[in-house]
Amino acid sequence: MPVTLKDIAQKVGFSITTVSRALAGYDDVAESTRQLILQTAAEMGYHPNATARRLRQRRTDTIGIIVPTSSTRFGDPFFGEFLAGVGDKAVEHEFDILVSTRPPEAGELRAYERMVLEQRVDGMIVISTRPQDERIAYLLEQNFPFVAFGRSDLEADFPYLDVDGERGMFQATEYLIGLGHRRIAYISAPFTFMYSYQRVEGYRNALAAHGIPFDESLMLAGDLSERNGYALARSLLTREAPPTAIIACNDWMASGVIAAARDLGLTVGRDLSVVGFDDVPLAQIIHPRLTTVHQPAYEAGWRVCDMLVKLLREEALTERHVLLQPELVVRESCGPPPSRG
Amino acid sequence: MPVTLKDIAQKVGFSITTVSRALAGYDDVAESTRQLILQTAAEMGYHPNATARRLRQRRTDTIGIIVPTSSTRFGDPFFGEFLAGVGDKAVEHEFDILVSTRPPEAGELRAYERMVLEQRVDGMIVISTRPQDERIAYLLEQNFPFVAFGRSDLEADFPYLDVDGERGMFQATEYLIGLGHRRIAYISAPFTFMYSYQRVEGYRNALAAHGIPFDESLMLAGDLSERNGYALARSLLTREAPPTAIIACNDWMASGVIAAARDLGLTVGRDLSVVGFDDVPLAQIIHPRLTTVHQPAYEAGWRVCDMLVKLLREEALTERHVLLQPELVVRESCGPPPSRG
DNA sequence: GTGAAAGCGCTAACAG
DNA sequence: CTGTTAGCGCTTTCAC
Repeated sequence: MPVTLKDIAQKVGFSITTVSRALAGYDDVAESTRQLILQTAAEMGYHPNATARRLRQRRTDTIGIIVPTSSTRFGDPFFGEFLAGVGDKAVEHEFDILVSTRPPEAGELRAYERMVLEQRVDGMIVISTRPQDERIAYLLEQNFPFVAFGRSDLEADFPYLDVDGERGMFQATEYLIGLGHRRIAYISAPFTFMYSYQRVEGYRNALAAHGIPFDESLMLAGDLSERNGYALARSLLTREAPPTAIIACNDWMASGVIAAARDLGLTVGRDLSVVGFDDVPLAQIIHPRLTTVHQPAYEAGWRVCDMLVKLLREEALTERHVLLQPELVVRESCGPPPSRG
Repeated sequence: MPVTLKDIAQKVGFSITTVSRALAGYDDVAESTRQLILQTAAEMGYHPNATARRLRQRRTDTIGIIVPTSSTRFGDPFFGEFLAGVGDKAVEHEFDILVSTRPPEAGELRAYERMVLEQRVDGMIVISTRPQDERIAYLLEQNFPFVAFGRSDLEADFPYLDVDGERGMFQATEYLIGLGHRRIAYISAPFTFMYSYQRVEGYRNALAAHGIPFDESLMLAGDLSERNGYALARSLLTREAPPTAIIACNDWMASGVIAAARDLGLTVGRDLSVVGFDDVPLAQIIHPRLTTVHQPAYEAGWRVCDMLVKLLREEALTERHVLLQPELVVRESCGPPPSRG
């Protein structure tokens, strides 16, 4: 049986109230009393019961996050990094992190309801945002505190942090254009994710900025898997007029592209240029090492957590909308387009 | 303000007790009363307050897990998979998962104390077990329910699930021996982890079983990183009598070995055989595709969670010690040793 | 300085 | 069948 305030009170001969106040550090307790209580509490091994405290304070000091396990996005190292960032910041603020996976059947809103309606957490982190994100709409409607990692196209305003995917893809595309490429294919992420739209925008804007007409046939929608990257690359590279460069929306698909090129006898970096997105550890390991757009996953995680904690503490949230700048990491998977002939 | 039992009681004109019982499905409530209460509760949007319930039931229905973010092991897809398994099983049992990262300074025992002493969780999952694991010793001493993923060499008995690393490495080694290899190097994981000992045992046993003397110079301790795998492989391969095969304790180091071999002009699968461990997605992506020992991470996760839930529910824990069998996945990174000359 | 009392929202023993 | 009472462990008025 854990030691309670009552136990201490009994032992020292003061009331529960006084014990509570002494332990909480109030200054209206006699110094001698305080000393006695502090020492006794330590001796008895007292630790406050978190649940009782929560009930009383009407606050859980807990942040909820729901991870879609079935999606391609889990098991993705990007996620682990993000979560590590969230967790480290939470520890710092003495917040707990409640992680739930999306229940397979009922749809993920049930998981949100559980956290929100049953008051298991004080605030939520929403990840992998979607165009008309029903989770965000729900939290907004419930007037429940949250910070999203990623934007949405709901009219309503809400606090978010995002990585500027448009800018990232703009840079990647411009880099290839600068190398001399004109036929640049683009393998998108599924358009269920908000970031897909932003990234493709960056690609199109870069083409436009350099007077290269957008060629619809060079744009394919992928599913983020290596397999799919392989298949799509193969279809692109066996065309009559294949692209000289391929941009993939994540590193996994990019690695599939590289494998496809290799199987077709092409040398990546010479016969074909490939760019990825994310900069997961894999990018440095495959051969040739992948030029890709680095997403600061860990930083994104702790920042989102920090924003939410500030929001919950009603400190001034200096920025409701944060856009982190990704960075193009040039490695060895690109080069000038092969000369004709 | 969320709806409480009191609100419903007021509205329907029954006592809080009756409302509680009707909602809980007790059969000592008049059918008409029950109907009224159920309907009213639904209309008012009642959802029980989890914290109040926990305080009263003296049970949190929450499982804690502490992840060392700094260690090489996070960001590792193996972990994501494991966590997904834990999470999915927890959802099924209606348990919550409290995830904490290890606080950087104080040592991780603080994180355990927070969960245990402040009664935030009913049970814990311990991962990445160590030889004399102080976390396990602590939980044992506190008599706190937990299940470990991995064994330890404490004398005390405790419930665990582990993947049979010895068997896995035995198979891997035997496979290489079968191909004709005799000079098989072994790059270990750090000996802070319990599994390192078990795996190396498998390697040594396989050598012994086939009458190959153990050569200490062929055994190196690695740090699990790709970089380190590269460096160690380089040192092995530039010796006078280099090994014809290298086993690495995880896929990351194995990929480093492959990179080193490539840089030395060796063709992996022909001039050098390489085997990894884990079978993370990377293993299928690198070139040549990596022969490795598959660890069932997702299964391990849900099984551990299931064991713990059973333990907490005091159902008969059919097995306190589970050993999952890993499987050697043969791909393209091995072949017979090159003929002398 | 200290204590009594109230109450967070819920469940359960017991009485009627 | 239903209500009263008690209490989980804690914090916070409000008296004295």
